[in-house]
Amino acid sequence: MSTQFALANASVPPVAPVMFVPPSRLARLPLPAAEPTDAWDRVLPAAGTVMSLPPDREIYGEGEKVTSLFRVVSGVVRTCKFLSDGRRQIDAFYRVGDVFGYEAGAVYRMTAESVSRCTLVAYRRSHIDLQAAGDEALLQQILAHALTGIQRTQDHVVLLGRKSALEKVASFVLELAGPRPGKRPVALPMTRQDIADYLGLTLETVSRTFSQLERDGLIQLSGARQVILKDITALHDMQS
Amino acid sequence: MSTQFALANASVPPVAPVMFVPPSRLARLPLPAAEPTDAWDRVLPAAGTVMSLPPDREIYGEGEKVTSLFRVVSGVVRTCKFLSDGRRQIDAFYRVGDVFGYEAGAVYRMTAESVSRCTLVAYRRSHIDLQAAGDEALLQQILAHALTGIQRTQDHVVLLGRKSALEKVASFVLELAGPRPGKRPVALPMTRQDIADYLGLTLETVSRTFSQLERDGLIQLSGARQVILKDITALHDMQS
DNA sequence: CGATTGCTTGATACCTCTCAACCCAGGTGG
DNA sequence: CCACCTGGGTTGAGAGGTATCAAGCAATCG
Repeated sequence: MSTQFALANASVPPVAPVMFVPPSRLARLPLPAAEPTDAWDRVLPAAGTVMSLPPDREIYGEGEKVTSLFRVVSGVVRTCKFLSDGRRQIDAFYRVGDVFGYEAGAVYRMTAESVSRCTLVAYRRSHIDLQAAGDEALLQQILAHALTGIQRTQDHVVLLGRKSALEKVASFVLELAGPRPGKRPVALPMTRQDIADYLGLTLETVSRTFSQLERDGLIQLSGARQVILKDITALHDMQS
Repeated sequence: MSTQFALANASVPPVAPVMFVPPSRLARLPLPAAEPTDAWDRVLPAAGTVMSLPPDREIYGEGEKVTSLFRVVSGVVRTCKFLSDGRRQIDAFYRVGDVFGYEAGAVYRMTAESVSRCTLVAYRRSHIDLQAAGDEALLQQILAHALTGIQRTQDHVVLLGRKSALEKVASFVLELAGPRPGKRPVALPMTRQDIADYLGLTLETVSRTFSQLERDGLIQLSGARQVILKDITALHDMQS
């Protein structure tokens, strides 16, 4: 299972907005998965529809009929929900190798949108279900994926319900940095507003909190879209 | 799939704290499931270990090795996580018929505790896995259960991240009341502190918010542990 | 360049938390 | 039977953290 969080790949091969790729061609597509192989490699069919999207484009909307599930080839995707007055809560960011759009029912329960420019492969849901119907190991892998998603969302619940702004932002940069953060700069592919809507804050509070963490020497911002973790231990402690 | 939320059964049959019940005996146990049959009826073995617990007793702790999953026969259970300084976030309440404790990995990711006095049946995880290994339909039902749990948690994320105290409490009483709320009083089996830790608030704010909803005529409190929904439409609108 | 978008920072408002007092119901024991 | 104690709940006053409103800055893009 990949880590669900990543830097966006800066450049994307010039692919037409939506095109079908036969298996032979797809096999040659570079697939820089976060981990060499994951469960989905055996789950997904060899062929899918490749899509290239500009930033902030809707991939599917909450309430729409489920047609496909998607794998991120490059870039970053967000899934979110909206309240009637427009308030937005981002549930997750998906990065290279991550799969999203697998739903319990017949309709999507989230809206999915591109954060950066990105490339996706879409797999028809009916194909998956058909294949899963005959393959028990495959079913177990999908189940494992679902259960892992629950764990991630449950950590998110604790963050939203019980952490301060400082703790939220510290948790966020550590999540972005991955399991073994180092001195390497960490890219922030999303806007302050995206971060705010993920952490249950306003964009101003996110900005102020980044500034405070920098003043306190825990991080260093190189531009708005890159962070260097200066004191990982302190960040860990701050996370609570 | 049952609704995950319920009143606690007030009275509990006098069962010994922990006892084993052979299949023949269990078959005669009253199992007032929220719905006549659900997916788990076919998943769970006929026999399990019946446990009767006083309020506020730990069922399992975060980080412990997974041994069993549990079905609520009577009473209410909460699952929660703690930050290092003791702050608590309740993830879910489980009521009659609900199943909890099915985990992705080998350790529990939550602490489970009894809210009220309650009766549970424990099923050894190894039995389930063994049975699932041969039964594909069963696997699909567990998967469906997991995916439904995700949806519930995702709604919780929106509540925690983007709703005000009034909206949170309104959502909470509607969730408690179930899909078709009526004039019937709704029991609150948990304390104000439990509600607060579920909604990401303090107990004082929960109390004040109940009072305000009562002043505004949306609800009526009959004692601290019972609510009558006076204006369901207004509550729905308030939910946002 | 001028316009736009994203980001930062400041001043102030407001919602929720904190600390505290008080109330009430239930249980216990004299 | 009543005094007392305890746990849960309510309410008030004040503090504090985050939101809101607003201005200004920097980078990007026609």
